[in-house]
Amino acid sequence: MPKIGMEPIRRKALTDAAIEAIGARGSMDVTMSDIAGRAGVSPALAHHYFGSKEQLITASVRALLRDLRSDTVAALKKARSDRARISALIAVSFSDKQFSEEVVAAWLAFYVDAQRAPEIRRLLSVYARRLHSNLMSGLTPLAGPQDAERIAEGAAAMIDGLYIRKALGTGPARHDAVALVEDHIETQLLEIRGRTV
Amino acid sequence: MPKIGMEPIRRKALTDAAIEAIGARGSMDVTMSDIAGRAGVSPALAHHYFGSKEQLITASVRALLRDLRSDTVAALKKARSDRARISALIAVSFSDKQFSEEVVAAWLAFYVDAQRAPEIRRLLSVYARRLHSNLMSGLTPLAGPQDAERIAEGAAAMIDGLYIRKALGTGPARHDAVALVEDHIETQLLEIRGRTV
DNA sequence: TTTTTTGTTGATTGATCAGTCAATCAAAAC
DNA sequence: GTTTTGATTGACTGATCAATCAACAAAAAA
Repeated sequence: MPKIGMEPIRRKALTDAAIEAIGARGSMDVTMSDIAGRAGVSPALAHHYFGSKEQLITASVRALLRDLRSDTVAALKKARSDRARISALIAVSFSDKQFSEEVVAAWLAFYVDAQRAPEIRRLLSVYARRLHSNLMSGLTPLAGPQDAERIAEGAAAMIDGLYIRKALGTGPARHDAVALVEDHIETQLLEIRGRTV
Repeated sequence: MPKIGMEPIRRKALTDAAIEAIGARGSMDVTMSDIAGRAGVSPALAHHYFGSKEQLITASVRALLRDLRSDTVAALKKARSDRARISALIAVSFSDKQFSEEVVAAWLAFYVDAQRAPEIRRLLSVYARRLHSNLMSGLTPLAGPQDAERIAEGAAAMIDGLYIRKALGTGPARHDAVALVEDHIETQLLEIRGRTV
C-alpha cells in the first residue's frame, strides 16, 4: 500500500535504524539487511533511497551530529553567563541521551570509520571544532585567550576520553564524568585567579 | 627451505604485521591475506599457527600491551621520585613509538573490536587499570587517596582523549599533548597544596 | 481511462574472505 | 636409507553481503 511522501519518513527510519544497529553491535559491521530490518523495510529500499551503504552511514553520522547540535543550541540558550554556558556544554555531552551506551558506541565506531571515509572524518572534525569554539567563547572572557585555549583543549580531550572509557565499560558514571570535567575547568580557573591576584 | 624453530619467528612476524596492517587501514577490516603478505608468508600459514583470525588479533593486542608495559617498566625504573614517576607515565604514553599514527590507529581499532570480543575487552581493561594504579601510586603520597583518585581519573581520560584526537588528526602535537596532561596534574596538585596551607 | 510516477520487494549476481585440506619439501631422528 | 616431523603452500569451499534489476502495486496526473 504505497502512499506518497514516504521518502523523508523512510530516510529518517533508516538513519535511526543505522545508528541503533551500529550502537548495538558497537562497530560498523552491520549489514544493510540488519539496518533495513530494524527500519521495517527491505534492504533494496535502503539502496533505493541512499544509493549505497556508504551514503547511508554518512547520512547517519550527519543525523547524530544534528541531534547533538540541536541539544547544544537549546542548552546554550538557557545559560545566563559565560560560566553557565561552559557547564551547559558539559551537561549536554553527558546527558542521558548523548551518553547512553548505544550512542557512545556508535560515536566510537564512527571515529574508526573516519580513518577510511574522508567525509565522515570531515564531519567529526567539524564537531570537534564546534565544541572547541563553544568552550572558547565561554572561557576567553574568564581566562584570556592563551589560558582559555589550554583549558578548552584539556576539557575537550577529557570529554572524548570519558566517552571511550564509557564504551569500554571502565569509565566513571555519568555524574562523576560531569564532576571530573567541571573540576578540571574550575581548578584551572581558580589557579588563574590566584595567579592574577 | 623449511628450517626448524620457525614458529616463534613466524608468530612474531604475524602479530607485528597485524598491528601494522590494522594501524595502516585504521580499522579491523584487514584480511588474513593482507596480514600474511606483510609477514611474507601465505595466509594458510597464519591459520596454521593461530587457528583463526580472532586468535591472531588477540595475540596482536597482547603484543601491543606487552610492548607498552615494557616501555612503562623501563621508564618507571629510572624515575627517582613520585612526581617523576607520574611524568614518566605521561612521557611513555606520548613517546614517539606509542603515539605514532600507526600505533594510535591500531589502539582505536582494538577499542572498537573490544565491543565484540570479550577477551580483547578484558585485555584493554587490564591496561586501563594498570595505568590507573600506576598513576595512583605516584599521586597518593602527594595528594592523599581521595584527590589522587580524582586527578588520576581525569588524567587517564585526558590521555585517552588525546589518542582519539590524534587518530582523527585534530589533536595537538606530541609535545603539547604532554604539556596538557602535565599541566592538569600540576594545577590540581598546586590547588591542593594551596588548600592545605 | 490511460499513463506516469512513487514505493516496494524477491531474486539474483559478483566479489570477497575465513577457513580447510591434501600435498610437497627438507631437515632430523632412527 | 627409511621414516618421522615441522614448515609451507596452492587450490578449493562455503558463507556472507553489497548492489542490481525486473517486476508489481497503488496513487496521481493526463
